[in-house]
Amino acid sequence: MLPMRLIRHNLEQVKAGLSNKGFDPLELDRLVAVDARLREKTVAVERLKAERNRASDEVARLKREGQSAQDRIAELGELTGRIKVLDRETQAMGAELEQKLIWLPNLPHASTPVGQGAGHNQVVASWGDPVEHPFDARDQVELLASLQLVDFAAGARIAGKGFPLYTDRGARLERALINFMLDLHTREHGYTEIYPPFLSTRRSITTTGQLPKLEEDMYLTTMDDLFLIPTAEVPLTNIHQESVLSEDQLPVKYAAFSACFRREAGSYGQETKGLLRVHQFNKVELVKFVHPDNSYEELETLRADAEAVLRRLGLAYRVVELCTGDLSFAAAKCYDLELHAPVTGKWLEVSSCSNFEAFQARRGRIRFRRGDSGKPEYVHTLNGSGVATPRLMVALIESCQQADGSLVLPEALVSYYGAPVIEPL
RNA sequence: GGAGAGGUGGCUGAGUGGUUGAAAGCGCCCGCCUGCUAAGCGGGUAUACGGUUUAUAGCUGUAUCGAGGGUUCGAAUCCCUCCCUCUCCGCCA
Repeated sequence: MLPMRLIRHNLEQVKAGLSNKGFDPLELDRLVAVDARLREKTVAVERLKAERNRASDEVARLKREGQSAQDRIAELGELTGRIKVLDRETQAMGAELEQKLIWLPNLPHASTPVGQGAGHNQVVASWGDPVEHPFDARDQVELLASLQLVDFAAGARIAGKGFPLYTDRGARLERALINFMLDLHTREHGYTEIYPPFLSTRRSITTTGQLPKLEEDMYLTTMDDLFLIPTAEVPLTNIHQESVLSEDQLPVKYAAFSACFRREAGSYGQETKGLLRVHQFNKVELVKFVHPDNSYEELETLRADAEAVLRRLGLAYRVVELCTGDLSFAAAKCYDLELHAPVTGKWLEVSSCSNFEAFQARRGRIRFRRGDSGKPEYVHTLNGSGVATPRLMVALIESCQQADGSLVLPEALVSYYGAPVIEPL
């Protein structure tokens, strides 16, 4: 959510920023018009209310002094009626304004490159050498099947296409990845471990910005009006919903494992092969609540924390800085980490590290107080995947496969998996 | 799911239709006093939005006692619905 005051006073800048994000700037004119009418009307109602309050005190005084207040009371009845009518009108206008505001995306940061879509994203860093197998290597689909790591048919029988069922060594490898990542972030990067609810209210999902825009991309339990979380960002960010943190506890850093649920409507073909795009997947998520003065430095360390996972596993990756047109609704700046999948032949997005500045904080009323005396201000929130497992597993198994069909695991995973090699069957 | 109790400012806690935005205490801030410390004395101490202003401060208006609605000239106070916490019961991995 952007503050109305900012829009009022810097209309042209806001228009420019939002249109870079693909938002229709004309909508802002409509918004400003509603705002102006609302304020005009509010002034009128509040004037009447002031009058009522004064007269009401007068009634109280007369009664205390034992005098008759019948005349004043009759007048007030009429005044109250007018206030009620106007109140309803301002309430309706207020709701209309709120609706419009909640649909406005965040402004991109000045450093975010301007561009219209994924084609304008910029590769800003890369690490490791992409693996080139000197033998006839198998792709993820073949490996998952031949080593019996995932039973897609069983998953589909249970829940439908896109719900992978990890079996035996695959299940163990999945758990090893999760534990490895959680330990790395909590022991070495200073994050506090959280195990959150996997369902979430409309309110909480509106804070993080997936609502109202992405309602149809999520699973909804209609009996309770709860959504299955598309990412642990939702519960983690809402831990401090409606609260005021103290300056010296910043930055607050949380890491959580969760399953994530996404309907992924409209996906098809190559995109959805194997583990590339699924409806339920596991992810370790990192969320930070930081001081607004240094949130961009915090974004860099967040990105480094996510990169550490990939480096520790020895997997080649690149860092992509998203352009304005590809930025998500709530983000001001975002880096994607993409792993190299040598056989599938693609760079696979396994992490997004974003700075939301005060956008989510405003929606969720997440604030802090500068020193003791200052007024509460909004914190900046950041989050990054650290990282999502399905594509990590794709890049990992394609990279570490041997000519004999076995997988030789990276050193960092051996103790978590309990063996250095996954042998062919 | 059923029954009961409760939800008031940073905290504890009074209040029960009208000078209550809210007593009192604690905490915190400023000042005074005092070899130091402690104590004591005086004053101050919520948030949001709007008007005024170039803007802030200031002044001023409105709203806010879990949330929403209702009764009333007037609601923290009465009524209804919902949410949350606690206790007991039921069900359950």
